[in-house]
Amino acid sequence: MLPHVDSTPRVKMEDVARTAGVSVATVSKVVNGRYGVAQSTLTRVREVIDQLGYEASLGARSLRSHKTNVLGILVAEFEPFSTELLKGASAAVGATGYELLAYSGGGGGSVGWERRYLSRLSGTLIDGAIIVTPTVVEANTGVPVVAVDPHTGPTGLPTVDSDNYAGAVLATEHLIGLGHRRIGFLGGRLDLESARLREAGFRHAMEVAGLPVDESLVGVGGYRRETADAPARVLLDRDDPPTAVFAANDLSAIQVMAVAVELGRSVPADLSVIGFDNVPESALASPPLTTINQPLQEMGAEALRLLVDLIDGKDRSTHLRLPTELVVRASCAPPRR
Amino acid sequence: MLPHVDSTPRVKMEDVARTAGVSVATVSKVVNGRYGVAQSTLTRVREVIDQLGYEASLGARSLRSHKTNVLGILVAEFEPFSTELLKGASAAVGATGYELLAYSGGGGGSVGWERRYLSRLSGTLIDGAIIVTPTVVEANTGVPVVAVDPHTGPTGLPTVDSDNYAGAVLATEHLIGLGHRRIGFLGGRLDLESARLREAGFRHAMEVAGLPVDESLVGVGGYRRETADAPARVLLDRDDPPTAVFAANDLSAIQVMAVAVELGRSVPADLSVIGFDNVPESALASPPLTTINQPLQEMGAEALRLLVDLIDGKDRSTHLRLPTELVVRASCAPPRR
DNA sequence: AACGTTATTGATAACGTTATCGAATCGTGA
DNA sequence: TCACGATTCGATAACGTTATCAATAACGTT
Repeated sequence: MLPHVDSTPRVKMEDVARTAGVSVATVSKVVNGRYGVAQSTLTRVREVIDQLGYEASLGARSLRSHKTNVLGILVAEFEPFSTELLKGASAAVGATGYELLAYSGGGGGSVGWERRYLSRLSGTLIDGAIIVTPTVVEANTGVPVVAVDPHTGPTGLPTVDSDNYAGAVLATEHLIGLGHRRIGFLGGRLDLESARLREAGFRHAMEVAGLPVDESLVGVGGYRRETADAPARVLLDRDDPPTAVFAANDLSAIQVMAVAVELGRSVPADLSVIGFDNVPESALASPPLTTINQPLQEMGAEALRLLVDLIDGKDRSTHLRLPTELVVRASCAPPRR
Repeated sequence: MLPHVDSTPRVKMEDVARTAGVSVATVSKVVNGRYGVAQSTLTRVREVIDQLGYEASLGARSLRSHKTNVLGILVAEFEPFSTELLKGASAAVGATGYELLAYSGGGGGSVGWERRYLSRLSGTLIDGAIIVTPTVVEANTGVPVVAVDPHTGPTGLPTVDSDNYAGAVLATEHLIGLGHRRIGFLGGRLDLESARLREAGFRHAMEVAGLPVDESLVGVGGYRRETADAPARVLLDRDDPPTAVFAANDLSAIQVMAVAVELGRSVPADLSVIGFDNVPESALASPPLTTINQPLQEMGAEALRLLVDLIDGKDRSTHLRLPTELVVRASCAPPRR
């Protein structure tokens, strides 16, 4: 296997030891800064390490020591949502002395991926993990774990999320305030708590405004463009389409706009669309998407800080809920009279 | 260490073996689908694996087998540029059967990080790597490596980049076309090839237009907001400021706009600003930033495909250069008369 | 000079997995 | 009944590192 690679076969601790004329045990002590090495050998070994460019194998090290100084952030897939969290976590990790490893399986995304990934990496490789939008939250893993935007809400694992309910109310009120009365809703992934809360917020705001919810205008978008396409068509391609659609996340909102254009409708003149998340892509859409901001980078940073505190054994609040807010761009307007 | 965690201590292969009444060797065979295990034991072991939720430790496995089915993407830091590449690589990895691991050190970002990270992960843990904006490109690593936007251009390692020179010409011509004659340039990181090319493109376009380059209007922004702040002030806080600034990447362009506003100047009325990269953040800036698009996600996807082909020993073109294009938003206007 | 202390060092056994290879079992044909 | 190949299985040795602990050297004390 790999027959062609130019093989300088990795300099290992043994090489350093031989060159410096000491044992591997001593090299290990130098590398880990442990007590009990003479000043002279210390500098000599250090020189050899620099010269040979030695770096300890993460795999081997962690297999033995079970302390790696590496934190994992586990995602089903690197889409906009999780990469925003990743940026936030990355910014926060700098101060901590840990390193950050982001892991994603081959996009399979089947239920239970988080337990598989966790099992695969914990115990070896990572000292703790952040899991993003997990569907199964189990407590008994070998290492501390923080969940972001999980399935089951604040039970079980320490959790960071945002106020999905209030945000959904905000979005719906914005549409109602513009004069819309016939409003469609394109929901998220059924198994996620956030999707449930956003729908609940939508229904609550409608009820408060005295508007009936037409159940034929409620679809399931699944948070992804591919999965949102069909239900978006169902919603729009009918005799009495809604004048506005609240999509449960930005990606499906963007897809709703694409479908609308394809059906000859113009946004926002013929149809208002509002999203949720405020991922950077939402500003790139045309027209730029009005949406609800979740402070994703902040959430990532907070999750990382929480994780580090847990590892250090610090006692602290184990559930964080960050506020959402309305971001007005150009995809919503009053309905045609 | 980690005294408080609820320890269900990781189910290992030995546990599966004991429960199923076989040896660890047999379990290993089942896990890896190797020939030589009876149908009955096969199903029995599989059941136990499911039941116990066993997943092989990545660290241990790769230590021994040197084939992990995991690809690494190594970045100094998860900032917008590298996360866009990450999205592209992630989208492309789905089809390949590999998994993707993104790794970043603690933001230290010193020169030579790429060799350190690579040494740490290769040989164990990953079968190949994409390194993003490396400063040192060395060929002799244990595993195939693809560089994206590297220091030294197309020498040494297989490389994916975009046409930085042509893009810079485009940007400069856009400003000139609007009527600007006094144009400032805020360069990138001196050690990166892309920065050199962008400056060269700028100078070329100026020369073609017959415009002299005022060297006091050329600064070094370093590609980051923090490092761009001071030189941006030098550029703008003077008696004869430029009417337009071409910043060598979006982040420093955004910082230029921030500084301008702080100095009481309005963009684009008093100052036009153009960036480079078209990271999603550029559309979120106010005003939305006119910039040069690099197809970052495509570049990530291409880099990943190239890497996989290299691992599989396929012969193919080892250098890819993708086109850049102008994206007009709202940060540029004709100069005040 | 004999001793105890303290500083250095290196063998050696793990860690959880896979690769190799010999042993045990089972059929089958002569 | 015996021999022999095919099938199935499990001991055992790696992989590169760290933790433990015994061995040695160096030194000061009485």
